Amino acid sequence: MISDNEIEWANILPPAHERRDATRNRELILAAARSLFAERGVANVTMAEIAVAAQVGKGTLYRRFANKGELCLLLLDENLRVHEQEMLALLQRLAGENAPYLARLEHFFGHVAAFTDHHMALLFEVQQAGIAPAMAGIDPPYFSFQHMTVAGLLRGARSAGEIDHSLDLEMLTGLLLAPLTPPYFRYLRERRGYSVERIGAFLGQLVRQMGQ
Amino acid sequence: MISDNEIEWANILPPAHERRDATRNRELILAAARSLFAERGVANVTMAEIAVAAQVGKGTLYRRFANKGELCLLLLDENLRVHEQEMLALLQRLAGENAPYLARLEHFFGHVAAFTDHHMALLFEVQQAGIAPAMAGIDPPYFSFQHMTVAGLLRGARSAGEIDHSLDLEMLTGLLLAPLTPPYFRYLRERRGYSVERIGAFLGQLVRQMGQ
DNA sequence: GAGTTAAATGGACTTGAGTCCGTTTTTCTG
DNA sequence: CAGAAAAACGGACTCAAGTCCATTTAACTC
Repeated sequence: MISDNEIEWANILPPAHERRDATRNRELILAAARSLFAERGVANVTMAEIAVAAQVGKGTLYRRFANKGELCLLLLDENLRVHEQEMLALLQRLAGENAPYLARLEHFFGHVAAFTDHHMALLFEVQQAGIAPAMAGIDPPYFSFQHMTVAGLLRGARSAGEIDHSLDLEMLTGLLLAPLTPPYFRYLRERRGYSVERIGAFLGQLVRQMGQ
Repeated sequence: MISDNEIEWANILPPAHERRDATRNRELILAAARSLFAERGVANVTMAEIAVAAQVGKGTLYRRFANKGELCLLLLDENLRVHEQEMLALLQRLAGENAPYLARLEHFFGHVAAFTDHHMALLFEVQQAGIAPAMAGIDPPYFSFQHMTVAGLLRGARSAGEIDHSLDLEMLTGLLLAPLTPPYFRYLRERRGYSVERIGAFLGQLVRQMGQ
C-alpha cells in the first residue's frame, strides 16, 4: 500500500542530479504558475500561458509536468507534507489517549475537510488530471495517505469491536472519502452550499452510526 | 425537485415542431453514432467522426448535441425510461407488501448497479460531459430520478423509525449514490475488480447498518 | 407557386492540450 | 580546455473540441 504513494510521488519530485538549466527552468515555471494562479485563478490559466510567462518552451514545460495537475501537485507539495505530519501527530496523540477509533476518524475527517477546502482549486486540478489519466474523474484512494489512514482506523475500530465485523471495509473507506474528493467536495460546497463543518460533521455522524 | 429532471431533458428531447431536414439529420446522426460506437467503442469515437459518418457538418451536429454526453443520453433515452418504469413498479410492489424501507432501498441499489454496469460506456460519457458543464466530474444527484427515489425511501425509513432521526438525509442520499456514479462505478469495477454484486451488496449492507 | 422569413446547415476557424524532433546546453572525460 | 554523449530545450505540429456565420432550405403566406 505504501508503494502507491511512492509511485505517485516518483514522477513529480525532481531527480537526484538535475542539470543547472533544468533547475532554473523548473523554478521559473513554478514561479510563473504561482503568480498566474494567484492573479487569475487556477482554472483560468492555460499551460501555454504558463510557458510564455516562464519564458520557456511548451516542450520544456511538458517535459517536467505531464499536465496542470502535476504542476499543481508540486505547488501543493509543502502543504501536503505539513498536513500529513499534523495528521500523524494528531492521530498519535489520540492513540495515546486511547480515544475510540471512531472518534479518531471523526477528527481526521474534520481536518481533511478543512484542508481540502483551503486548497480546493489546486486539488481540483490534481484530481481532474488524475495520477492515472484513465481514471480522471474519481480516484477514491486519491492521496493514498488518506486512504491508508482511514482504512487503518476502520480496521482498528473493527478489532476493537466498535463496528460490525461483516462490513466491507475496503469499500467503506473509499465511500467515506468520496465527499472529500475535490469534485465532490466542490459540488457540496458550491452547488449545495454546505459548510465545511456540515460536511465534516456528516462524516463523523455517519461513522458514529456505524457503531450503532 | 421534479424541475431538475425537466430541465435536464428539455435540451435533449426534439422540439415539438421540427423541420424535415432537422429530423432527417438527427436520425442520421444517431444512426451513425450508434454504429460507430458499436464498432469501435464509445470512448474511441470523436464528434468529428460522427459528423462525417452522418454526412453532416460539424455545426449541425453541435446544434443538436452540445457534446458527446448529450448524444449518449439520447441514445440511452429508451433504456432509461424502461429502467425507471421497472423501478417504479418494483417499488410499488414492495410498498404493497409493506416491505421495510431499508429493504426497498437495498433492492433499488441492486437494480441500479446492474443497470449502470450494463450501460457503463454511455453513462460515463454523459457523466463526463455533465449536464452542467461546470460540474463535470461528479454530480451526485446525477439522474435526479435516482436521487429522488433514494431520498424518498430514506425519508420513509426515518418516519418508520428504521434509521436514526438525526442523520443528514440529504447528504446521505448523495453519498449512497456516489458508488453508482459512472466514474466511481467504473473505478470499482475495472480498477478494483469488484463485481456488480459486491457493489450492490455493500450498499445494501451499509443501509442495513444504518438501521443498527 | 413566388416571396418571405426563420430555422437549419456546413465547414472554416479558434482554442487548448499534448507530442515530436532538430538544435542547444550542460556535464563528463581525457 | 577540447570533444563527445546525454540531457534539456523550444516551438512548430497534430488532434479534438467547440464556435461562428455566410449560405441554403423548409415552411408558411398570399
